[in-house]
Amino acid sequence: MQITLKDGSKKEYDHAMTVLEIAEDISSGLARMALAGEVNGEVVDIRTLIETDASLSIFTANDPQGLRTIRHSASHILAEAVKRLYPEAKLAIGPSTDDGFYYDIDGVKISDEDLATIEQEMKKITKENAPFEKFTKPREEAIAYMESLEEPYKVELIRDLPEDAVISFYSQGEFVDLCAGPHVRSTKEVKAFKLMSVAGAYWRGSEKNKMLTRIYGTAFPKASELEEYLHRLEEAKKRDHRKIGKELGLFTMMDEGPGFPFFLPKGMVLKNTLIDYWREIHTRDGYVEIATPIMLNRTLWETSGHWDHYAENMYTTKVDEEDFAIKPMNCPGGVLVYKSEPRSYRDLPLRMGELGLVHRHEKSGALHGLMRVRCFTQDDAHIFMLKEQITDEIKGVVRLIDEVYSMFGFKYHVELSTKPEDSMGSEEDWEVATEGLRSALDQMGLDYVVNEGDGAFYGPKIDFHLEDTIGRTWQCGTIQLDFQLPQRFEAEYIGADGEKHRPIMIHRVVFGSIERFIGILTEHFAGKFPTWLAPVQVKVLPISDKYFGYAEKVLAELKEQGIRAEVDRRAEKIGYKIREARLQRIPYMLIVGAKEEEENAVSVRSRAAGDEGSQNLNDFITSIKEEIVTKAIRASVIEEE
RNA sequence: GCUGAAAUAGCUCAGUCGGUAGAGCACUUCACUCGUAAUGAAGGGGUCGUCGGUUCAAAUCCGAUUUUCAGCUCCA
Repeated sequence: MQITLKDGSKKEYDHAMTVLEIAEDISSGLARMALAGEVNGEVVDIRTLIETDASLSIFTANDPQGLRTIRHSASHILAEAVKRLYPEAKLAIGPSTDDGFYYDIDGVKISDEDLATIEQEMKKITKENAPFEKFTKPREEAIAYMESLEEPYKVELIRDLPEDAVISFYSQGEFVDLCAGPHVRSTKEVKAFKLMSVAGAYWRGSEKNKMLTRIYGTAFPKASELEEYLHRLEEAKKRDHRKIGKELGLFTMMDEGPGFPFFLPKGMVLKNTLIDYWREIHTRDGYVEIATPIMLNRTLWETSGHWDHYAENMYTTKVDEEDFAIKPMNCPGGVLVYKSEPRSYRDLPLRMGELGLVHRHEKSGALHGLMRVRCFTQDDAHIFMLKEQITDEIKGVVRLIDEVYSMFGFKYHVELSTKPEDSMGSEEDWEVATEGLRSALDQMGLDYVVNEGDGAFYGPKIDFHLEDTIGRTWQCGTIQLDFQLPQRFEAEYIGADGEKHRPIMIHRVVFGSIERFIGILTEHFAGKFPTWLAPVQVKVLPISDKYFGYAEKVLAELKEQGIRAEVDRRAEKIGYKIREARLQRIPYMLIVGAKEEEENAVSVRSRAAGDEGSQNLNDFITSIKEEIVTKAIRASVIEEE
């Protein structure tokens, strides 16, 4: 047989060999490091026997597949430790994840304090150095086997496999688990691991099912890598927008309104500055702006379909015996504005923006700082257009979103979400709409993943996802194509033929929700907002109260030039004032004393570069204004504390 | 909503066996008038999330409830 390796080289063998044996043939070093293989594109255990011609890759801990193997084995060790300590535990599933592994368990009460004990038991198991061994059974025998071990979840998993499936198991010592593999050679190879947390998780991911106990852990090839990972997590926590939002006085949450953020003065500056920028680019791109009421009557929401499809999330109230709902979306109001006067095909595309405050009753457990709230401002816009304008309009929006995200230096990924189970409209409309979005993405050459069944109830969507500080992704921008609302509201335009036609509608947001976007911004910049966005751009720090007069003069000139500035008038030493201003992440400190007053100068200390020395005040104003106008991002050259 | 955990001064947190509350920072006042990450001293500030129970006595034990956190589910 002929084996083709990763690098294209070929090896010939006259008998069947395992992946490990081939690794040994290549080099003893590789054999020592080998954790998993990939035969003809399928990830396999290193003990897998190869009998015919095949392409082969061998993975070590340096490959993602190798790391996953270690973590998967770690999850089995976790399961064994749990079974030793809690023999009544029933095992569900235990896969590896992007940054660790978990095991779902039923029938036990395990809390955070128990993790240390379980971890100790795991250490013992790794010391025992039990080899992982694979064996298989036909389906019926496998079911009987798992029934004999009293593992009902495993029985259910096997029952879902096809009749003729050969079921594989892995054992390590006395412990056996249903598993497709691959695994490392023996428990000793799982060296650096840590149990992270315990949480609930639904069996098979459905809230209709029982909630199991999930133990999360992580594992790495080396202890130093584990340490580094834990350190990174600690660092990431410092960037959490909830922590920084509190420290910088951006926003706050109150018991009186769970999920309804209060914006504090500094947060409001940030929000308004983002909005100013938003208006600037939307005016440039030919949008007009409207505002529609926050509350509209039931008839409207019945027409739009929200009353039937979004009832759980709407806040409703009665006024003069009539049902009203606080808007969870801006679109119906937007359509009413469209309909408020006759429209001609010459008016299209009509791009109508609205900074709409929407309220949605999100489940209590879903709330998360500014990322997931119950009321938020969408930087919405509805574009009404002709069929032949669809692709250009979508491309225009994609470009706009990319422009904004790129300016902040965000990495994002794109998803195309298709028809969900609960939806309205015909199959054909969904087909056309989905293809419209798909072709725009394809034409622009954008990478995207398809998210089946994740569309809005009225149409498919393109979603733009941004990452927070610990790698969780949040949907921000979205473009949704909608054939339904124009029909339901009988929106029309007069065509060139003098007849009435139905326009097509796009819903789109760039920031998504301004609240969420501020959360992402805060974590991305760790509170060190670019100068144009910083709530306080300059802090004037007089050396002592003798220079308060000059400090006030500097402040007045800065304000005159539209720069957001403050003076620290406290009777404190300069080092103390600098420390405070730094903690507030203020981009520029201007230190003023006798020398500066004499020369009409300021000593500049920047967040990005530290002490920059003395400068003429006018020169400083010119350069900071330049930085603000160009929305520049100055990278920090100073070591972080 | 579900599972688990937490809630003590404006903030970060300590408070052991149930005996009536403590630190640092912040704030106020006074002194210092200062040159690039914390000057010193004094002072004010708490129904220990809320409601109920056990007890001679509850921040502490028990129950309910609210909010927050982690994860699941759901979403911008």
